[in-house]
Amino acid sequence: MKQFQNEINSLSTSVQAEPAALIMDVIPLIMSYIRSEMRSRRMPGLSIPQFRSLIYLYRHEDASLSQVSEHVGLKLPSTSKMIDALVERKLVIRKTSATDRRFVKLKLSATGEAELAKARRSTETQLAEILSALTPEQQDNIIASLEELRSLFAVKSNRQANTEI
Amino acid sequence: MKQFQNEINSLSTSVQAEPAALIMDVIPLIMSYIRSEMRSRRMPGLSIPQFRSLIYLYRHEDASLSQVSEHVGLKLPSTSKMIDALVERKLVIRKTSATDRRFVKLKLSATGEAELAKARRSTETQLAEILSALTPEQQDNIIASLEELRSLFAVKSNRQANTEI
DNA sequence: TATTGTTATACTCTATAACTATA
DNA sequence: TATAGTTATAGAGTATAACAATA
Repeated sequence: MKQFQNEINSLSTSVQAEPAALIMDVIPLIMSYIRSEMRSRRMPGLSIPQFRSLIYLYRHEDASLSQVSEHVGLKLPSTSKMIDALVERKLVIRKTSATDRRFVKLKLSATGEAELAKARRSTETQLAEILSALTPEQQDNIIASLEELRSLFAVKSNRQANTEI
Repeated sequence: MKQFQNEINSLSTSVQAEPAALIMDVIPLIMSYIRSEMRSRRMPGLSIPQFRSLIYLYRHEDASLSQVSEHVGLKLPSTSKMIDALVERKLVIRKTSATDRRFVKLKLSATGEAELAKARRSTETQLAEILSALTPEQQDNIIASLEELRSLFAVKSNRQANTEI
């Protein structure tokens, strides 16, 4: 029983040396912040997959629905409905491909680009304000760490369909 | 228009120097991994708030429903239903407080503790395997970064109700 | 009256299955 | 036949409002 106790002792949510437990603890916390920011100040009524779709379409004009689906990690029907909402909201333009009429071509509307830019400014301002409590060295550390984590988990998440956010 | 372009140029999801944009990019990615791991190998049918509740109850025996609600960031009715499921699943024991019968006293069952320990081993194994691609220095960097981020966002998320994961 | 928690109800997001249109 | 996408339907998870029980 003593052994068992030791085994689960590092479940502590306040003092952790294990990167794994730390990740399980901190990532949800930050995710929580991102989501609530998104929902309130930023782009009310926009889900995180929708926000990520906009960003993706900013970088990939005329992407297909399947490409967006792949990127945000939703199944095709869910992606279709999600994009529906963006089209209705005039943030995204959906056309049928001329060369292969089975494909959909998606791109940001002018409004979509503007909203996205606004959202980005707002996001960055909020997050930057929070991060300003750190020294430049700490911030550089965080940037390096996140870059490393991204390279690791980008690979992982390609292996299976993911709900992303 | 050139100015506008510059303004949103750092939306790039592949090369970012801004911590804020990086956070928006990487945290959802890792979150995606955590969630899909949770859903598949680990504790099938257990939501992340449920998992976090178990961890919280491991550290805070006889916590009230409100305390759990506060910790996981769900509203009280949602928390009530979520705990319902854990009680039905025999992972959590729910009693009425003897001293103030309005309060609920929640704690892990023996099964709950065992499942949690198992889940933790599984989680740590998977994450540790991923992180093993990094040098010890990089890992230390990540630990330090996450600790810093936690202290920042722990404060933030106390200011408002959060959905956490 | 104030506080703790539950019940009733509705909404959002997601998935699977079945379908349509196009190649 | 195979592929891209949509529609139909259902389930999970959450919120708000109204309520019950206790202090």
